[in-house]
Amino acid sequence: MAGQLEALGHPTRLALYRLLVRAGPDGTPVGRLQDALGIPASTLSHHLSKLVGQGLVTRERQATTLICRADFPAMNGLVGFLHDECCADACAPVAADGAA
Amino acid sequence: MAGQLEALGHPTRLALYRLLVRAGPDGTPVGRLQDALGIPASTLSHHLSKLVGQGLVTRERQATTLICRADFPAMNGLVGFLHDECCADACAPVAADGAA
DNA sequence: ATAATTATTCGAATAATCTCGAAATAGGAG
DNA sequence: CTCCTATTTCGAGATTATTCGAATAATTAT
Repeated sequence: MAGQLEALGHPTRLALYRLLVRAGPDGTPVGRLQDALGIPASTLSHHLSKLVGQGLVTRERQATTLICRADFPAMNGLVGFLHDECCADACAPVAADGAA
Repeated sequence: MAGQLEALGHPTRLALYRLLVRAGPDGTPVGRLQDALGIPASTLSHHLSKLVGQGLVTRERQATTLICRADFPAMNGLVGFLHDECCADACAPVAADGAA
C-alpha cells in the first residue's frame, strides 16, 4: 500500500496520473502524454512502469500505439484505505455513512 | 501535494502515521512510538520530521516528552484531493453525496 | 524484405534518500 | 549546580531513485 502512495508521491508521476484520470476510460496514448509533459520518452516510460507496477495504471496495445488508462478501482482502494485505516473515526466529512 | 503522498509512501512512515491516527486526539509520546516500531531514535526522528514538514503530524512539548498527533484536517485535505482531483467523476463509491 | 513509427529496455552519471551512532539540546529532579 | 531522562541534530556510509541518450522490440505500410 505504501508502494502506491510512493508511486503517486512524485511530481511527474502525479501529473501523469492526473492526465490519465482526466482522460477517463478512453485512455491516452503514450505519445500524447509525452507531448503534454515535455519529457524524454525514456523518462516517461520509466515513470509509467512504476505506476503500472503498482496497479494504478494499465497499458493496452492498440496497433502501434500504447493506450494508457488510470485504474479507477485501484484508486478507490487507495482512497478507501486512507479513509478507513488512517482516518479511523476521527474525520467524518468525506463519507456521510459511518458504516465502518 | 505530491510531498504529502511521498511522505506517506514509505513503510516506516506509513506505520508511524497509522499509529498516530489510531492514538486519536490524545496523541502519542515519541518514546512510545519508538518502542512500538523498534527503530533507533534518530531514524524515527528523521521520519517524524518529514511527516511534520508536510503538515501531516504536529508535535507538542509536554514536560520532557514530546506528544505527536496526526493532523486530521491535513488528511482530509489529502483524501479530498485524491477524490476530487484524481477521481474526477469516474468513481462514486466513496462519498455518497455528490455535492462536489 | 525494407523502412518508418511507437514505445521500451539498457547503461551509466547524478542526485537524493535512508539508516544509525555520537554529540548536542531541552526540561525537570535531587 | 549537577544529574538524568527524552528527543533532536550532525555527519558519514550505503542504498536507491531519477534522468537521459542510444540501442532494441513490436507493428504497420510500401
